[in-house]
Amino acid sequence: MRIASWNVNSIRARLGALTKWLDAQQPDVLLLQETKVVDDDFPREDLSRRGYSIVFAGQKSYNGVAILAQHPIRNVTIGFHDDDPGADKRLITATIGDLRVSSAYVPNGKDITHPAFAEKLRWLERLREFLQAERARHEQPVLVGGDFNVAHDERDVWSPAQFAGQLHFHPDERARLDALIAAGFFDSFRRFCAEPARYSWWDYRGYTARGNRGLRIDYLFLDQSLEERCKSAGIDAEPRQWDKPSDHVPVWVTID
DNA sequence: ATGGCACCCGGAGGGTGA
Repeated sequence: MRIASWNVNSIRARLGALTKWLDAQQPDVLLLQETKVVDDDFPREDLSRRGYSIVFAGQKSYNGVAILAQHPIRNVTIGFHDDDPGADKRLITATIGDLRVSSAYVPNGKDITHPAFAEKLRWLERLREFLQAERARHEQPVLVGGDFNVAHDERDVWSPAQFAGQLHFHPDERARLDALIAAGFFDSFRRFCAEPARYSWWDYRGYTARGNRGLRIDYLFLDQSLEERCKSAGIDAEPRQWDKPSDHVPVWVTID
């Protein structure tokens, strides 16, 4: 089973790139973030005719998450268990096969001095609590993929000196990823690759002129019980070179 | 040193992203 996660930065603007990538890669499961579309306008036909079942939770203009699968999707949960009705659509969870999978879009935090930064930290804590609760509620091992908007260590930022203490690399954010790992979820990519400069996001501004100035902020964290079944993981940087690209690329994992 | 692009909505240009 191959599972991927991709922040597409608008599913409508990215429909060409998304379907091109799906046709080439045909993952069993794809977790999407930043669909930026209300549910009534979600382009379900373009995906369902490729054999994918789809569940999604969207809102106008911002955020929005989805799960595509070539297998039946059951027990869908939107958001956290204690969300307010008007909460941002940043999380969707479902059971596929013998896995409990979540697609997560972590708030970016705007700036470390902005109130949104504290909300980002709180959201990351709530995500960990949610995943632990899901682990207790369901018999299936839990997997979460998404745009975490946090680079975990020095290998994951193009300039550790420039990013030190800044948004996306602040110690308080990195500590939230440490807490997720301490709770028993491992960074699947790092199980197979220790190299620096393997990024999942590059800024639109000056992309071609800048060289490989990116961040690794997209992850697939797997319950530790999946360690032996997890056979490979990677980042597919190619779609960043396509026309009209997302600023993020797909990250993926295979599980026996 | 700074900002640089892309997307949203709405029908101009400001908000947001990372």
